[in-house]
Amino acid sequence: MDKREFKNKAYSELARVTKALGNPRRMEIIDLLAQGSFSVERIAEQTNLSVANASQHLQVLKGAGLVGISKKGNFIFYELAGEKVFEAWRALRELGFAQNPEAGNLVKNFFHSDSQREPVTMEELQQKMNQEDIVVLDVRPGEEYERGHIKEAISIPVKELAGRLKALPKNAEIIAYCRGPLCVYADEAVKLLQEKGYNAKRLKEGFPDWKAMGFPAE
Amino acid sequence: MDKREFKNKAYSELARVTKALGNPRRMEIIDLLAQGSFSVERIAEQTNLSVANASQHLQVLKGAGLVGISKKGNFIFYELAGEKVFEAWRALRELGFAQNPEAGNLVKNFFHSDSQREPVTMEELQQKMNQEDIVVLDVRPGEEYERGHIKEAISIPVKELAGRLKALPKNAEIIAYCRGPLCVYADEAVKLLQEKGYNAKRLKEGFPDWKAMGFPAE
DNA sequence: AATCTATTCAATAAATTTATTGAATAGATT
DNA sequence: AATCTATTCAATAAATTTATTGAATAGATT
Repeated sequence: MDKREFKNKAYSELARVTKALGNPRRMEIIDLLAQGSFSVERIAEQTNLSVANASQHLQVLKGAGLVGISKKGNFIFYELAGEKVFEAWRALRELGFAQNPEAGNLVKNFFHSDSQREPVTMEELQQKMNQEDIVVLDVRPGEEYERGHIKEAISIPVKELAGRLKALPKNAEIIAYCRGPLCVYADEAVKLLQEKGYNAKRLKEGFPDWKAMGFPAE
Repeated sequence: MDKREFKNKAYSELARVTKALGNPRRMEIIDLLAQGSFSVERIAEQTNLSVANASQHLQVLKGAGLVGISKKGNFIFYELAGEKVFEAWRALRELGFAQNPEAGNLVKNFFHSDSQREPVTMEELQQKMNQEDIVVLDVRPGEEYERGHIKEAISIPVKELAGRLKALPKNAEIIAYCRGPLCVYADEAVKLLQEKGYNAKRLKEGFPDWKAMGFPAE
């Protein structure tokens, strides 16, 4: 093998893994799997893909060594192959926001963040938790909360929020969070809470980011 | 814009940047540009691409915001759009080596690293520099050395090494380095030096990695 | 003004990726 | 043993990516 053949093969092998990440559907799947393991059917449902199509994308991710499987009864659960996978997704997400302003604008506009709706950063939340009387609210589906959540957060899935408002105090500040910066649950929750007269804001990032940064989790 | 449309657009925008990175030729170009800026012709020559093909790949990288240009006389020089780009390439390289064992084996086998040829890590080199009497040898082309190099390293481009052996001491240990873990210059240099009876090893990573890790550079 | 030179553009064919459809499979459950 | 269920497979058409070729361009230099 000569030098050129070696380089072609080496860069091709490295690109294989990156190529597997470089697809919008697969990025969304990786982002979802950062919450924990999911069956093919749930992955398809959450990402609005057909089951066959989701399965095909999962094969690509598995072939690239980015996800692994575990079997429970009749179901196959897919999960990230390691922390490095989420870290790489996070790095690419941040690179994308940094180099491609359209990505950031899209998020800003969709979340119509006026001065009332500006999100709180992880550092700011950490400070508030130490200094003020706040409520940290996890609005993800209950099973995701149970797999891990921000320390002292309470769980009210966004779908149940309208019916469980009485559990929340009117006088304290409420910080809602969900899966990540592209997840809309927290934004929806804040909208509802503000309409009902609560003092609420959302965390910009999600639980996997919080955990990856080493902030206190349970 | 509904939730699904937003997600499709957001993940697509983020994937655009990753897609631009997820190609073997473009990864090689990014790796090269980590040494500094190069003209299209030099990039084509270094990567064994035709000039038109190299230009096309550079357009893709530029379109994704990963590289920028500066003009000098008749030439256009391409350069990385920021430190984040090299950091992302580094993260993807390490993810590739971690998740795809073939990539690592390829490098190991090509550099036929027997016990005599095991590379030195950056941390080991840093320690050796403090404790022992060693020579750090930069074997990249001279202009790349001049743009920046490991502190106290001397420059002998690998092409000139055979004719300049007398500049090196027979009694001290020599650590050669080059562009990165996929660059063969340092391996070639170590081979030659060992054949001529010198005590030589190569650094596993290259100068951009050394700099990114915050080790002393000039 | 004419020429040169580095780079990009445009057209094309081949290769690869993607989503869809319907069938196949493997492993429970009845 | 038959049935059910979650998932994968195989075939296909459409879309995208890639490398190649030769021409075009823009900005020096003569």
